[in-house]
Amino acid sequence: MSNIPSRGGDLSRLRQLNSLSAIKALRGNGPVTLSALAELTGLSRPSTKEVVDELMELGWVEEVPPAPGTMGRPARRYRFRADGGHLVGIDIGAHNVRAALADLDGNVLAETRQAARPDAPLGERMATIERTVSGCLSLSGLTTADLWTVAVGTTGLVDTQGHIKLSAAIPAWNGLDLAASLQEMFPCDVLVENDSRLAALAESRRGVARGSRDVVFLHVGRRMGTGLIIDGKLHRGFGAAAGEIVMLPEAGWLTAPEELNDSGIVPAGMPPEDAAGYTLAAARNGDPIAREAVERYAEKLAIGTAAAVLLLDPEIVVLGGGFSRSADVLLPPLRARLEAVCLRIPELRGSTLGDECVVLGAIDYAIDHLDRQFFTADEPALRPPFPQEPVS
Amino acid sequence: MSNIPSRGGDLSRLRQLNSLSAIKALRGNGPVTLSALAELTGLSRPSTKEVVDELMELGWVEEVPPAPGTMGRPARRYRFRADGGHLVGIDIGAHNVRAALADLDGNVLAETRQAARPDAPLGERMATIERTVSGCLSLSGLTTADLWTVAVGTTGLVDTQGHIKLSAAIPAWNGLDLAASLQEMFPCDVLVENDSRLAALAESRRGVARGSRDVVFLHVGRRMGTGLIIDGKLHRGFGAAAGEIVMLPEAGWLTAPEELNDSGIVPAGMPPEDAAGYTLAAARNGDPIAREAVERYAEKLAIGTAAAVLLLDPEIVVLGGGFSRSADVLLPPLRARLEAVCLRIPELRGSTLGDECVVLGAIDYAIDHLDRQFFTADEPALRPPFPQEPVS
DNA sequence: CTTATTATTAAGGAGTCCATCATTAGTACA
DNA sequence: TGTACTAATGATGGACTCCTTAATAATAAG
Repeated sequence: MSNIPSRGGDLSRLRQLNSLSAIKALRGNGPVTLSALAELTGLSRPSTKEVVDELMELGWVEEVPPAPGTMGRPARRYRFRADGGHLVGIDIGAHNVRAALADLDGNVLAETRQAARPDAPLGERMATIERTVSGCLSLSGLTTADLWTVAVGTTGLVDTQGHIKLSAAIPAWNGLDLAASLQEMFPCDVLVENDSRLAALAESRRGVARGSRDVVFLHVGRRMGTGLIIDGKLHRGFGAAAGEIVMLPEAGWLTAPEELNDSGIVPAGMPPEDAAGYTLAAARNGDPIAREAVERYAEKLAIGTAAAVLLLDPEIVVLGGGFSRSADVLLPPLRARLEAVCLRIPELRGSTLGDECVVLGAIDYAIDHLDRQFFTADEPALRPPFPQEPVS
Repeated sequence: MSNIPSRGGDLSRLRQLNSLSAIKALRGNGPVTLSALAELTGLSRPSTKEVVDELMELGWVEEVPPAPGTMGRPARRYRFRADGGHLVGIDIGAHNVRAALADLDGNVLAETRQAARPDAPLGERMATIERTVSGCLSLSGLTTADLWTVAVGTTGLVDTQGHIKLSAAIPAWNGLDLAASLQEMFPCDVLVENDSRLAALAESRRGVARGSRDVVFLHVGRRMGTGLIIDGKLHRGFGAAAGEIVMLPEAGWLTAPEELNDSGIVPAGMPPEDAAGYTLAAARNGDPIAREAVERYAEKLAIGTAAAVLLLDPEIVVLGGGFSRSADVLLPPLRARLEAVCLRIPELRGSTLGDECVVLGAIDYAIDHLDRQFFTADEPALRPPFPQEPVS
């Protein structure tokens, strides 16, 4: 019954529903003929026509030239106007700020990255963010006025309101109302989330976990975190603190990276951010000491992972973050330990999205937000479309 | 967008939606006047009337005498015919088999319980089940033909198909296709689930966790288990193995009850099933040795609980199962340990449903099943109502 | 140039919902 | 007892959305 709206519907409601399913079909399938759309939505051709006409008038849909070379009268083709609005995803890490500009279909149009000092004061960091985003926008000749939503992923504990309760990696973040600060910068919806959770979302939408409804994402790198996709949705928890298994003392995740950093074979003078990678590479090449270090690391990793797998029984576990490049080295020992404990072993895969994981997740998060707004059940039939470009 | 059906709708679809929201309102609010129903569903009076007439014709709804003593013309009142079908919930434990008969609103009409030997052979156990249920039915003068759904909760690992993969407590269960066996006994839908999960469902629907969307239920007693309610729904996991945190070696849940059973103060000769209760009672009365045993128990309990809380950030954690009668003794040490580890402490409460927890959860599970069937999106507009009693 | 194929357009019909108004059944009070 | 008041009921007409069917238009193939 939960799928049934508690309030009954009007005739116009029916049209809204049909318009939305048409939009959904158009977004998912590229340019589409009217007949195909009718097939997809289950409506009759005349009704489909009427719906599409309305959507075109609103600016949501546009016509594209018919595909030549077919038998019979060529069918008119329509497509969703993904370029009618824009979304920005931002990944604010301790050492880097990344931004990506996307259209309403989530296609990335431009990307920028800028280094940052972890201990930079707040003003400097905000300026870095602003530069990164505006660089991204200028690549496509846009301004912040063209943005519909900005979604941000950052390290630390972000509450439901976008306050940062705690951030070990970025001192200036502690206690900041990041959502409010960014709101001053961008005149559109601003969403703030934990970076691991957004990475999980990206993997479940366009990464190795695509199609899986229950996903556990392990963010392994210099910092550790997890993100959970449950029943196809990002799980935030009541206080937006879900996925913080890193705090479980018995798993030892807080100190786990040290096993790789201080494995004893890392050459002196190597920058600390490369140490773990060195150990992992050595393990791949068969160095016995490195292998032992990896084993110890995997053992700790396995405890928290086993807790997540036993509790949630996900379809797939995705290994992401900085160390995911070494998934070939990490996954076998991790799998071995899970097999000893878990009742059903989920699929174990390394991330394929790499460093862009969080930005992409932020974009997907913004798209989810957009989708929720498409039809908010109470007031606006269809969200006002393109205020900046009046239709004839 | 996930809330929007991908297939567009018909006029009849709109009527279906409205019928369903009417049923939903009628089920939730007891006898209701037409005006009130119109208010609840958001439909106009004439439309509401038409919907209700249709539902009455189908047999879903009936009229009740108007409430006297009001100003103006007395309004006709309608109510959902909860007695039009019946559900049975069964709790198959190692030592007991419980059954409860409920109407379509989940009101319990009759209840039975029968002792069982844990190591009884399969035939004997199935006979016990049959007797328990038929006793329950005869109390209300019904037969299995009146049943719409039978939902069963039992100890052990139940897969998505209703096979029992593993059951330590009931040897005869191992490898059994319980759903198929029960299907021979009952000519209706049969659902099989893990008992802890059903208990969790009951707590979230009619227990202390009512209204919470994210719940962690701890089944503590001679056996341990957990059930998760996530986003208001029972979380089963991809292979229906969710909630088995008991298998995590680091938490020591498998051996945790021994701390209470072998606390050193239990009088010799006391039956093993009363030992833990004795220790808990002694701790409540201040016995220092018992308190230490409870502390050790709580410490183990806290590890697995912390894992669940950190991962899921639930609104509330419910302590259920046999030891929940001693929640006053168990919760304080558990809370103390969670506070040391968790970022946000959820509400901690003891169960109030007691021994009936699993049966009630089974009934709620059957109701969920019914609700899913009310409108299955493809074929049947409204599920055929009361085949056994033809309407004029 | 004709035929086959496919898409488009238009007209008629059915179902659902809403707003409005006269009618009805009860209570309250003189 | 009889009248005024109150609130629900029932019926009518209009508006909207969708469907089916049939006629029309545009292109490729022969």
